[in-house]
Amino acid sequence: MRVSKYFISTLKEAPSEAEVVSHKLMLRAGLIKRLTSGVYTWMPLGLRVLRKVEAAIREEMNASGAIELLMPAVQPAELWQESTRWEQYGPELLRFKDRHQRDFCLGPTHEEVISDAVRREVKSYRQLPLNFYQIQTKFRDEIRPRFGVMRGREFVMKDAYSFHADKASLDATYREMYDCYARIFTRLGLKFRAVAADTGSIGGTGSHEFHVLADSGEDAIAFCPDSDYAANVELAEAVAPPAGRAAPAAALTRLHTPGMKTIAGLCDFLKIPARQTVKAVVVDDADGRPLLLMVRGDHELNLIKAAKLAQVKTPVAFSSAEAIRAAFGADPGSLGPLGFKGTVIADRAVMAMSDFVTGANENDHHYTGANIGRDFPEPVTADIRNVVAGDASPDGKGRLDILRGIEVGHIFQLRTKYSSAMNLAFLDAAGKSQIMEMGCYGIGVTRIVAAAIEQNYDERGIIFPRAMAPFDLAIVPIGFGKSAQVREAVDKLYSELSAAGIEALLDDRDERPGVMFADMDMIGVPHRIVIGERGLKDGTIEYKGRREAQAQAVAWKDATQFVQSQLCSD
RNA sequence: CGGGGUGUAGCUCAGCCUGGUAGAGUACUGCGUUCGGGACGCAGGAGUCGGAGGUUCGAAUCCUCUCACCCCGACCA
Repeated sequence: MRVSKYFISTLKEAPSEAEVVSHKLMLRAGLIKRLTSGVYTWMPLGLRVLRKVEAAIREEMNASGAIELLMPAVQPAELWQESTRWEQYGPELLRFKDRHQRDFCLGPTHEEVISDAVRREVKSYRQLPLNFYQIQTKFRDEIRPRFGVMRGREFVMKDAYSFHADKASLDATYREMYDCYARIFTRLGLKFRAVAADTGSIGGTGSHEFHVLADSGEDAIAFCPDSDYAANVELAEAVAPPAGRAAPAAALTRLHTPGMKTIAGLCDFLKIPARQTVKAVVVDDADGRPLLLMVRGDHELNLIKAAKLAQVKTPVAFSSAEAIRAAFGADPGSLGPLGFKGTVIADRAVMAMSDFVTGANENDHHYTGANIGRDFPEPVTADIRNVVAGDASPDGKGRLDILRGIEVGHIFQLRTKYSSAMNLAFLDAAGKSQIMEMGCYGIGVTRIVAAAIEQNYDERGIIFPRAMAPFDLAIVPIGFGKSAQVREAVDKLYSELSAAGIEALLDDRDERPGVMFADMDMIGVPHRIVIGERGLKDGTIEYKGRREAQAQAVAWKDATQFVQSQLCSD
C-alpha cells in the first residue's frame, strides 16, 4: 500500500476522552473514532488490524473442527421469552419495537438463536456433536462503557456453541476449544494465562477465562509458578494456614483507642502489624439481621465467596448503620465478636490466630489478647477472603502469585441450561428422546486489539505483534520527491515484496523523515526499511525492527531476501 | 442509577471569577526557505462558544432548564 493512496490520520495529542494507554494510542494512531459512548468506527487502519485478528481466530476455529455461520444482530423477543432471559437479562439488553409493535432486541449473545436453529435441524445423535461459531457484532448496553473498545457497548465477538449427545462429548469439545484458544492467543503473540473461572448462576463444572496479562487489567488472577494452578482471584481458594492455632498466651485487655476506626490507624496506634488484627464486616444474614464476617486485618473480604454462604443474604447487603448499632452497641470501626449475639463467620486465616486485636463493641475501644474459644464462642469457619501473593496454592504445590489480566476469552460448559429450556431434543441410538449437552466459547475480538496494545507499546506508539500488525513492513524513502534514484529503488523493492506476498506500507508522501518515522512508529508497523541516497551510494539500505534501538545496514542487492527472513524470524 | 467533572476551530486548551465585536498551540491551504526523528517564515481558511429559555443596552462570561461526554462504584468478551 502506498500512503499517498491510503488514509492515515495520526494525532500528536490524545483526545481527552481517553484514559488508558491502549485507548489513547488507538485514537492517536487513527485506528478508531468514537461515534457515541461505547460505540466506535473502525477506521481503515484499525480495520486491517481487526481483520487480522479475525483471520487468526477463524483459521484456528476451522482447524479445530468448528463450523462458521452468521446469525442476525436483530432478534425477536419470543426466543428470549422462551429462555426466560427477556425478563432476566435486565437493562443491558437493548430492546425496541418494529412498526407492528413487535418486540425485538439487539443480540448481546446468541444462545437463543443458535438453539432455535439447531433444534429445527438436528434430530439424531448421528448428527452430533456439532460446533457452530460466528464472528459478529454484539450490543450490550453496558452501565458504564470505558477504555475505548476495551469495554464498548457495540463490539465484535467470536462466539461458538457446541451441541452433544452426552457429557463425555462435551468434555472432549471443551478440551479442544481450550487448546484452540491457547493456539489463537499464542499465534497472536500475546502473553496470556488460562484460569479457572466462576461458573456463576449456571453452575456446572467447567469454565475457564483467558486473560491477556497487563498491569492495567481489570481482573486479578492468582496462579502458582510451580504448578499449572491458575484461577480468577474471585474464585481462588484461600486455604487454611498449616500451622493451626497457638494456645492463648496473653490476657484479654480492654484499651481506649480514641478515633481509631481503621486497621491502619489502629496498627499505628498500637505499634502492631495488621496481621495481628481482625477486620469486622457486617452484612445482612438470610433473614435480614446483622451477621459478622471476620477476616485478618491484612486480608480483603471476598464478597463473591461470602455471597455463596447459605447464612448470607444474596445479593450481599451491608447492614445499615442503625442495625449495626442496635446489634453491637457500637459503630463500624470498633466492632468485634465479643458479646455479639448473632452469627459470626470467620475466615480460615482468622481461625489460626491467637492473642489478636479486635473491636470491643464500644466506640473508641478495642481488645488486645483476644482468643477464640476462651473469649468468645467458636465461629463458623469459611473461606471468605481474597488470596494474596505468597498464600499456599490450593493444589498444595507451592505458593500463589498475583497478576493482573484482561479477559479476552471465556469457555463454558452450559450443560442443559438452554437446551432444556428450549427443548433441544434428539433421538439416541436406542430411539429414546434426550436433551443435548451444550457448551459455549467466546472471544472478544475487538477487545483483543486493545489488550494487545496494553501489552505492546512504548513512548513512540503501538508495537503490534506481527500477526495483527496492519502492515508487515514500512518503507520510508528519504528524498522521495527529489531523488529519482531513491524513487526507483523503493518502487523496485516495493513491487518485489508485494510479489512475495509481503504487505508493505510505502510512505511516498515526500514528507520530512521525522514525520514519516513518527507515523510509522505510532501505528505500530513491526519492521522498517529506510532508503536514501546516502546508503544507495554504498549499495546499502537500512533495516530496523520496531523494538530495536539501532538500525542496521543491509546490502541493497539482498534487500528482498533479508526482509523475508526478518519477517519469518519473528 | 448514585457521586464527581467537562462541553469554546479536526485535536489540546486559554478566555468565564470581574458581561463590551472569538483567542493560542497543533492540524489544514498557498508561497518561499529547509530536508535522516513530528522544521521555519509569511499569507490564509476554519468555531451555531453543546442546546433552549431568561436577566441585560449588550451574554462564551450571570441565572434556570436541558442534552452530550468523561471519571469513581454494582456487570461482562
